Amino acid sequence: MSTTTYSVGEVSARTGFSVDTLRYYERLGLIEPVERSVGGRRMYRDEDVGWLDFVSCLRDTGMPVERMREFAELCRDGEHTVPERVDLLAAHGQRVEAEIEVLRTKLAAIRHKIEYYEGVLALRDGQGPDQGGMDKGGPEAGESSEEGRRA
Amino acid sequence: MSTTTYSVGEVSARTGFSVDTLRYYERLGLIEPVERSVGGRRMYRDEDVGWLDFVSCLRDTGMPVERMREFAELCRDGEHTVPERVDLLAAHGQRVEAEIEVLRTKLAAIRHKIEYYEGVLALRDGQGPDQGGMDKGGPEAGESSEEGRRA
DNA sequence: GCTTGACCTGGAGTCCGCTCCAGGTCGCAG
DNA sequence: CTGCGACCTGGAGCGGACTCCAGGTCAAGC
Repeated sequence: MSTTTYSVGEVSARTGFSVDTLRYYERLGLIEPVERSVGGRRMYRDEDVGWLDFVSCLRDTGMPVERMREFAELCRDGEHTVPERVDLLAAHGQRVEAEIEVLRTKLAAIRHKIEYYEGVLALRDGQGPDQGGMDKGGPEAGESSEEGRRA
Repeated sequence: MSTTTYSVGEVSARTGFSVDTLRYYERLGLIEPVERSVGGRRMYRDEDVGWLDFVSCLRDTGMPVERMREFAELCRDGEHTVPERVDLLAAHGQRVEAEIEVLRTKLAAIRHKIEYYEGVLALRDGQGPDQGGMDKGGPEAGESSEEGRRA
């Protein structure tokens, strides 16, 4: 059995976490204390890297570090915490879904605005507007009044 | 013509921005200076509220305030900035799309983990696992080794 | 054996986006 | 005319998530 290990720099490169962040997470208890070499240097194992990959899922979906720490603690506390882990992850999943929905909705509004602007440009540049009245297409109030409304 | 106006408190209730945030945004130049009553109180108009609604689209999709300020400035600078506004919004839109993709992908990984845990529970509680081998379903390395691996 | 770059620690600093505060005004109800 | 709550200002403070720093250690190459 080889049990290769990785330095903090290598793990940083693999996971995308900065070296400082890796040490910071370890301090917080978000990662179990990593094994050390004789000289005191961190030696990450494949499981550590796997765990970090999952941590990146949590972080990148906006879980606060404190909750990540709680989750890590549950994992450390043994298999009897599995139901709590599921609850925690499921609750987080719901928040992420909600967040995605917000992004989709708001992104649609932004695209709507872009289209409005493109309509403005089309009218201005050539006199050939392919689309009629795209500036009145909904609750787009105060579109043209947003600039220079104060004389 | 009615031209109703709203106090900062009303606008806060309508837009979801806190009163402090509304004033903060105005200081930053993210909102054009709002008209004032004789006594110096802010009187928001419908256009202001409409603008704030759009600002909330930008904020809620993660645009930094500095970029929102830039956008506000472009809007103030007149119609000739429309192409730049489109660029700014389109670039932002792409980032948001990318963000949504990240969320979807990472959320899938989280769900995968939940399913793995549910498999663990099913095996433990009853002896009737409906699904076979869900703990080896992919690059899910170090699943069972993440806890108590250090004797 | 010496240099050099990656690593170590604890703690301070930074950045962002608000949020709160003190001390003062406004304006409507009673 | 007196409360009282909502409003005003400039500036300080806060919470989160890192990020940087000083001062020291380690190990591989020459």
